[in-house]
Amino acid sequence: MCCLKPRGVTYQDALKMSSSSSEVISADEIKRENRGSVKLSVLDPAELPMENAELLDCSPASLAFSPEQVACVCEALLQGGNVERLARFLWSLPQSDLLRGNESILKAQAIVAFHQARYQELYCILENHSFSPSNHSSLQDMWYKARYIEAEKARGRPLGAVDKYRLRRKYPLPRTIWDGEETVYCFKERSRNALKDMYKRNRYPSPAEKRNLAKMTGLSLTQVSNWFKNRRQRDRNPSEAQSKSESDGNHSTEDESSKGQDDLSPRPLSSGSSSSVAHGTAPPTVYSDGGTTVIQQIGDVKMPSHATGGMSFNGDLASVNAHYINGGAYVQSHGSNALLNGLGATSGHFLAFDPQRVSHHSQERLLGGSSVSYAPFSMGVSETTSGKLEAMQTLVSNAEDGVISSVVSFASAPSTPSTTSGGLHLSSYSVVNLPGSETTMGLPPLMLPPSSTSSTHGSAPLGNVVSDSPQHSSQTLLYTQTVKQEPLDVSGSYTYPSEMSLDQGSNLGYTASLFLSSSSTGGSLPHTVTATVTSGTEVHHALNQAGRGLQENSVALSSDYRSQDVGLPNSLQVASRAGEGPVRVVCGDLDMEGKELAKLQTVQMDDDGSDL
DNA sequence: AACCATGATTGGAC
DNA sequence: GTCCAATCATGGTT
Repeated sequence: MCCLKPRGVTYQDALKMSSSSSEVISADEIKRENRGSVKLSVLDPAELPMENAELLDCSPASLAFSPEQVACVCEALLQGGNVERLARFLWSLPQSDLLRGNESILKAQAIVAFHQARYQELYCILENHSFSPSNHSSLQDMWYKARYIEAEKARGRPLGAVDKYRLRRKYPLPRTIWDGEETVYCFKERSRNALKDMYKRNRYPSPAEKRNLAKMTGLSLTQVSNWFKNRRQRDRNPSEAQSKSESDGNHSTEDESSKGQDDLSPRPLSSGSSSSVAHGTAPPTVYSDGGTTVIQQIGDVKMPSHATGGMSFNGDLASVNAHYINGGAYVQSHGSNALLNGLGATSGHFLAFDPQRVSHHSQERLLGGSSVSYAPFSMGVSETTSGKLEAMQTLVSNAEDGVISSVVSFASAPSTPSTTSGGLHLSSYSVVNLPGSETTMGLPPLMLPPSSTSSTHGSAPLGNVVSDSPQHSSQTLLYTQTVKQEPLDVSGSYTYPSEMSLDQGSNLGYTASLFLSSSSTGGSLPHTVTATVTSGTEVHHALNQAGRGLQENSVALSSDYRSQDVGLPNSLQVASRAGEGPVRVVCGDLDMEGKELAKLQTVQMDDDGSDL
């Protein structure tokens, strides 16, 4: 009925909305702060004062983000939880991007619409585009939530459970965000039928049968066991079991308590009146697998980040401080093309960084051409005003544990512009030390408190190949036991612009997007990609999955933290649960002049982590 | 609010 | 470890 009007808001509108701009600083300002070395490019026009002609000239289209990149940015911003920035980013996109129907963009649009109370637009988006199952849960919740809010507004009082129930009946989920399967008490109709069928044939299935059933239904073994147990019981004493719509009965064998260990935790009923907005509220699945602890994000549920020490995966989009200084990096590989990209935003500015145009060789020079300028990871520079920031990507491998990962280190360098040329020349990286901190190397423990994660940082040629320290082993199960060491290509670096201002008191935001393409991973994407962002001695963790939930082959990470609490983000570590193919993370040169310099630089590692 | 339906848990027996 | 009875907890419905 309604049509999607992705661009239904004008730039002026956007400006209005976003320009509570005590935070907005002008492009000129930024230029000055960069000593003119970096031409500011603004990805988000809404971020800038209108009078800045550059703003409007800077057609986002000129940024020529690939759909993948746009989607990944959306994901990153979604995960960062900053709806305002997401909204601004969407507004900055050319219509062609928005109309492409990319799911991440659509989801982002939906979330923005929801948070801006444009419910009709939200409904339109949800009704008219099919979403992947991984997004269903959150979108369903959003659907209902919007209905509730509208009804509450209309009647001027909070809704009761029954009211919500009626609304759910009145506004059934569109099939675009629902698989059509009735779900009652977390059990899908399909699962129930399978259980019933089996029950008819055999009230006491063998463990193997139960296992099989669990597999078929997607339920845990315990749930299957409980189901049979209850069924038998309720069949047995219909009187006691007052209800027995279908007469369930006893159960066969129950595995112990059903909590926890199920590999597949039943998802909350989508129609559940008590369900909360899913994005952000659902915890990651944590399961143990033969001694390996895996924290897995199902779908694109946002991870509660603070629990693990910093990464802001808080999905509560509404609650996120919108004033981060934000930076990010992309590592993208397209065949032989690799990019290291970054997004930076200071004080609410969303600065675009086009990796293909930015080179570490010329970080001090202006970007040529149309667009983009860049202040990647500009945050925190204030802490090291004299130094340059340098991004390094190094390799980290843990042969013992079969772990291999790449590390992209962003560290403050003493001063010299880096002239590194990437992975094959890691030795040319400057050794960098953050004041009062060490650059992290190796794989920081997944759940380790930040303070315990610092490690050494060296400039040895390929010297950043290290192993997990033993004391971390208990904390790095994901890495150490589920990550398979595979050949890994890593390379690339760039230098930070030297002097970006930073409000020390403001929140820092960090957004990193990692692209893994199948071509860069040997044809298959790793199931799980883990990334750790290190800032000073703080370690911020982010987990994500590639190939599921997010863009098909991208991962997006973000975090936010207080600048006074945490130093510069100086490393981004990427580990992949490979197994399906070599994990090959590549990033290319960055040409601040805007030259296409995405030449591939790779480092091949053999199994023991040594340079090939 | 009351009732129904059903998955999960507990404690005991084997 | 499996089974059972009893019970709890909670979502769904009237």
